[in-house]
Amino acid sequence: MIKAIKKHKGAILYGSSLALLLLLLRWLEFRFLILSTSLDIYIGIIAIIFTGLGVWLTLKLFKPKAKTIVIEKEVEVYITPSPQFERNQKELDNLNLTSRELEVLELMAKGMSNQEIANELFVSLNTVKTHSGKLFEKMEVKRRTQAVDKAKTLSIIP
Amino acid sequence: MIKAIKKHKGAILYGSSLALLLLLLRWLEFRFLILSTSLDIYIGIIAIIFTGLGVWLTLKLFKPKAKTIVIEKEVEVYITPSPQFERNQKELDNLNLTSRELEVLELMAKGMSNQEIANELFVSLNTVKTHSGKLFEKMEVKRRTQAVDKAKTLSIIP
DNA sequence: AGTAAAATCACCCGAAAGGATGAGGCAGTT
DNA sequence: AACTGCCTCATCCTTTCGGGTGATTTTACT
Repeated sequence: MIKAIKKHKGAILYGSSLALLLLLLRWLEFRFLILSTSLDIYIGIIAIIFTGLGVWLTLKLFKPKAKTIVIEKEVEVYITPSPQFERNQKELDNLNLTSRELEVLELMAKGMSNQEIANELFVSLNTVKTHSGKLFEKMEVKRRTQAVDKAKTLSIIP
Repeated sequence: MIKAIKKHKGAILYGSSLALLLLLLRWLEFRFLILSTSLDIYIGIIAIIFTGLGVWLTLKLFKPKAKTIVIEKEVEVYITPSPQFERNQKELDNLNLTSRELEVLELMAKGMSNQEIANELFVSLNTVKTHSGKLFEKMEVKRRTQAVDKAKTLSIIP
């Protein structure tokens, strides 16, 4: 139903606006007869109105989605000049990660899956999940991608 | 010289067409008086002509200008004064990513979920999935974490 | 005017990830 | 011995991801 309306939006728009303008025209004609306004002015008004109609219709019908959305967003960016990586030990200490959690984090940062990390560390998948879970808690993040991003900005990992 | 004409194409176009129409108007008025054509028909003709003028003008003048560019501004707040990120354009070109895919990649790198990216870009979750899928193909990776890692290594994203 | 690429959205399905919880083992401390 | 922190593993459940496919619409270019 809504789709049908959308599909024929153009026709509906044009039809209704035309009807509205015809009414306006009649009213103007009436005014014209009553007040005996000069023909020139009447014609002028008609011309302006219909020029406007043309412009409006064209804009509405031919460029319906000509919206330009400009998004301005403030982003906090922590960038550390690092030709050579230098681990930020203080931040690392603050997080209070265990050695195993840090290992998991580093492997995560390489894009490895939990299963791959498990194989790498010779532990079960469940163990990796446990580590990653605690890791996320300590780092106050919800996903591994967030953890990696945060760890990099804090210079905990290269 | 030609440049000047191009620059003021709008004004010239509008002016000349207006003048032409006024002439036409006068001629029609003349005909109207001579032949005693009904006022309704006269008005109708005027209306049609000027609607056409509006449509034509809009198409001529605003269509080329309708080449709107969606700009996404990022005001970066640097907490740590640091050297600016320098994008490796060559690597980026090699990957042949579309603008949308790059946007998705950048938001991924911030640790956002597909759903969050969808909200950010005002598109559906499915669309983000499509973009990310193609992104992984082009980057020859299997996971978002790998994509982010590779992109950072290649200096495609900060 | 017709084509090609890009962007959008949808549906299905399986895999991966993540949350919650419990539990056993092991080393160091008190 | 009791306590604590860490590592290990498990089960259950939900959410998120990713692959595959197909469709429509925009946009760009010719």
